[in-house]
Amino acid sequence: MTPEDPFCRLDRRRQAIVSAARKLFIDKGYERATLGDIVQQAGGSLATIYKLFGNKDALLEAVVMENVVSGEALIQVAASLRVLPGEALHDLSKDLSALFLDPEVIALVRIVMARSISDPNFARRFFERTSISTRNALERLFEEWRQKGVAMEGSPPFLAEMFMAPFVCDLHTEAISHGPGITYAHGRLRDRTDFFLKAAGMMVDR
Amino acid sequence: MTPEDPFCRLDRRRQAIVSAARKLFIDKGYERATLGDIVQQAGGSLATIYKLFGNKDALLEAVVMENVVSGEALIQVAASLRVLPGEALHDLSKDLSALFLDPEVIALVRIVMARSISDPNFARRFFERTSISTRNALERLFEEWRQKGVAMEGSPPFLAEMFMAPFVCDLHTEAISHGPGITYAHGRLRDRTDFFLKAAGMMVDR
DNA sequence: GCGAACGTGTAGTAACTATTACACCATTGT
DNA sequence: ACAATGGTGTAATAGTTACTACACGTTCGC
Repeated sequence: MTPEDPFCRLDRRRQAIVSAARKLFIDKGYERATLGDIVQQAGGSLATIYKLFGNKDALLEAVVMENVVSGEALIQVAASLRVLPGEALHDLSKDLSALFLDPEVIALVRIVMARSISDPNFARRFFERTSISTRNALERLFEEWRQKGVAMEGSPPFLAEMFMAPFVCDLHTEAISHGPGITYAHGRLRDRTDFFLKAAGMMVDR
Repeated sequence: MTPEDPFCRLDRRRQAIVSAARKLFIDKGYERATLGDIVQQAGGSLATIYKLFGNKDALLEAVVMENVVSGEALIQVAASLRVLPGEALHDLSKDLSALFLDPEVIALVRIVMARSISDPNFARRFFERTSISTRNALERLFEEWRQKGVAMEGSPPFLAEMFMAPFVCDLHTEAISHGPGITYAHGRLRDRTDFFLKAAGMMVDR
């Protein structure tokens, strides 16, 4: 029974610890989740945690940064599949909404915002790798379209901001009000995107 | 030296305690701010806190609910002062932005979101008295305008949501990234409102 | 099989915190 | 001035937690 890779044992342990820590941080918050809880859930030993991470803060850092997801990839995909900006944005809004409203993402945002009080830089790093990175990708997409001759009113940064605002707003609402506050009316995302397209002067047909 | 009212002494103490607690909760977060810190800052005695509030949770409740501010009043004022919806919304966006980006409000949101992990109902109550109450007032305003014959595309709830999204988004951004991330470009609020007016089909002139 | 590296389990420490109990002062109504 | 009410200061309790130290069992290369 040879291990799959040289880091097998230690790596599996690391995985189990991070996974248990994520679950407990999400359920109870950073401060109320104790290392004892984490050890109990992950199996293994407290000493291993200290050998791998050094302290509780670093464990949180590992948990959060390992689960950072940016919308950058989604934007590139949506842009390459669809030729018409309008259809690309409709697709994108579905994907972005699913990404931002994922319960695990929302729970992470709660934790990071709580932690931001005593560690602002940590929160800023998280925000830059998620929300800001997504917005920048969107900005580049609008710039690209503009150079291809697509008509639009407003600068790419402004448009990127306006397009993303409703999704960030949803995320914030879910995070603070602990859903199920958001009703998934079927045409909701479509209405939003149409609203955006009209204001941006990008509405083609219909 | 007769006191101003029968609750003078006790009430001044209450005021001092709530004020000190607010400052410390904002600076260090709920869990890391100790009752010892609060007593030291407020003066007085630990016993008084327990006589007045019973426990730490109730003290937080008092601090937060005493500082709840809804945008409802702003909306009524903006609506009554200006006849043209466009101008009313421009004014309103300035007021709403100032309200939502007040550093103390942002700090409170951080605390409430942190607490929402272990006490979801508390956070929901806060959110209903601030953001939802504001959105409802805006909804009523749009409904009123519609009945007066103002042209608009989209239902009042949808429009209220779209109008508020950028402000909630700003609040969220500031809360998690600990500003000064938001650059106050001078025409920013105006551009946003114009963007909204155009999409809603409420743009009159220009 | 063997020894060495490595993870595990346990126990312990030191610090901290919400909460309670109680003996002093100060203010107040009379 | 006087007692009574009520806030103050202090000390103690009981529980919790991050973190450390160490002896034991398990795994792995050879």
